[in-house]
Amino acid sequence: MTPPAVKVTPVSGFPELLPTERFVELHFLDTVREVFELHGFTPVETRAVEPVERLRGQGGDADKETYGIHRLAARADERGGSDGELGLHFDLTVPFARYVLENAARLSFPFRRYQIQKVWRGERPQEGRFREFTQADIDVVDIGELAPHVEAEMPLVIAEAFRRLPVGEFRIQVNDRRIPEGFYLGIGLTDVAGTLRIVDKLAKIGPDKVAAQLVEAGATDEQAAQALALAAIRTDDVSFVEQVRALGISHPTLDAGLESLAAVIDTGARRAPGTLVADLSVARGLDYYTGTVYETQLVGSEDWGSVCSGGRYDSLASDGRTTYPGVGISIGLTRLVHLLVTKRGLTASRSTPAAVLVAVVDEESRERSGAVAAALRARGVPCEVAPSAAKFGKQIRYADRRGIPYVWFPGAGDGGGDQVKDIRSGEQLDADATTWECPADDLRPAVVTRAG
RNA sequence: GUGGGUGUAGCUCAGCUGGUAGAGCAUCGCGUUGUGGUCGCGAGGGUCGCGGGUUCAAGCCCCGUCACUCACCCCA
Repeated sequence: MTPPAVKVTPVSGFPELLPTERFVELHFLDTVREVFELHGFTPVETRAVEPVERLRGQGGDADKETYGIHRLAARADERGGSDGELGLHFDLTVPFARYVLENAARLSFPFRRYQIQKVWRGERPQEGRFREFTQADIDVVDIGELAPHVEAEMPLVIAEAFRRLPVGEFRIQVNDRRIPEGFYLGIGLTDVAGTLRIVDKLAKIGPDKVAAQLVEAGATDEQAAQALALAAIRTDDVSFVEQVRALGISHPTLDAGLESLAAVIDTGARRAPGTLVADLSVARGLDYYTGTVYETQLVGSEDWGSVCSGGRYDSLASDGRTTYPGVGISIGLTRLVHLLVTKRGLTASRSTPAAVLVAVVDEESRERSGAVAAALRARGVPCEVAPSAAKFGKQIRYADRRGIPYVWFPGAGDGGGDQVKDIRSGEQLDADATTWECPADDLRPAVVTRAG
């Protein structure tokens, strides 16, 4: 009797990768981590849950997108309890702010940390949008005052990581929220958040619809036109300042924002020419950003949306007495890898770490094959022993299916020595497991682009 | 949460006006008695998402439901 068939279905928004895809993701994780550490960011991990009270009120739809957590056995009236209600974190910035407050006495400031973890958002999944995904964050937090130059440093670190990854050309768009805020106040639009939210859709729905929505929200035609004129400004140098001045609006908040953004763009233009752009339409949804904000798009794939975003927050971490202002930026690794794999054919050269399959001649000699494998591993060559003493043709096919480049044949040489075969070329040579050199390119799975 | 689309083999999909469930790819076996890939032959694999209804008869029509998916909202 066979057991009844069980229907297995994916859970929408909770992606799982095939082995080759996971190798691509691991390569991205390794690279990002290496670059973060090269810049002196220290690793931190926070728990997956926070009291829902702390997750609330961060702007956007944080409330309805937060997953609550409770024991299945708990009755409804027990949920919460002494620990309060818990929710899964929806980003890494809010938990980090809490972590800083909790450990302020044991940390040294300015505190530079990186954090690579899963986050959860209870929204409707779409292409490149998931309910469970991995973010790779860097943040710098200081006590009381945060040096403005770190706002320029964040995107430069990201630029270095991206340059080492097969993502092609990219642009990091930078804005300072005080620019639109001061500008809107200067033209008499007092609903800054609401206006930002509408203007943020510019790239998606176009200027006409944005203007219509602004008017619907209470702006005059003139105000809508001015807001759009500001959002249209986009330069890769500091000339955006003159363009804003030419619009003839003045407000102290606007001035502060222009000065700050000019410093970031100026630094970027010198240290990473062509990657940073001042884009005055970038707004960001989360309410806690107070100054500089970042978004990142891959050139040619702008419709994917941002794959790396962040900004400055001045009051997210505060115990009421001391405030810890910070700035951070976060790579949406799951989105980035998923899109590169599905849209640009990124994959791995094989589906297993093994570079060598050690063949088994017969079950009586399995131990000899095991000894070969041990000798290879001792010298850092990932390998596995064939699962059965099948015909050599089948053992070779086992390796071929997985992309394992070499098959090792114990005792195949004339004098009873071993031989190793490169199954791509068919070349088979005498070899000794204690001296054989695996070509460096074959030692680990490589990230490659699928042909076609 | 709101609105549309789609559910048939592991994957991609056919399936006519309702009449006994199909193809390609993949998998496994044999040809090829210990060196793969090509080629040839063969085999296995299905509660047609689930539940109900109409009908002599439903993969097909109707209702419901679930899942997936696209758009909105929002965002990495």
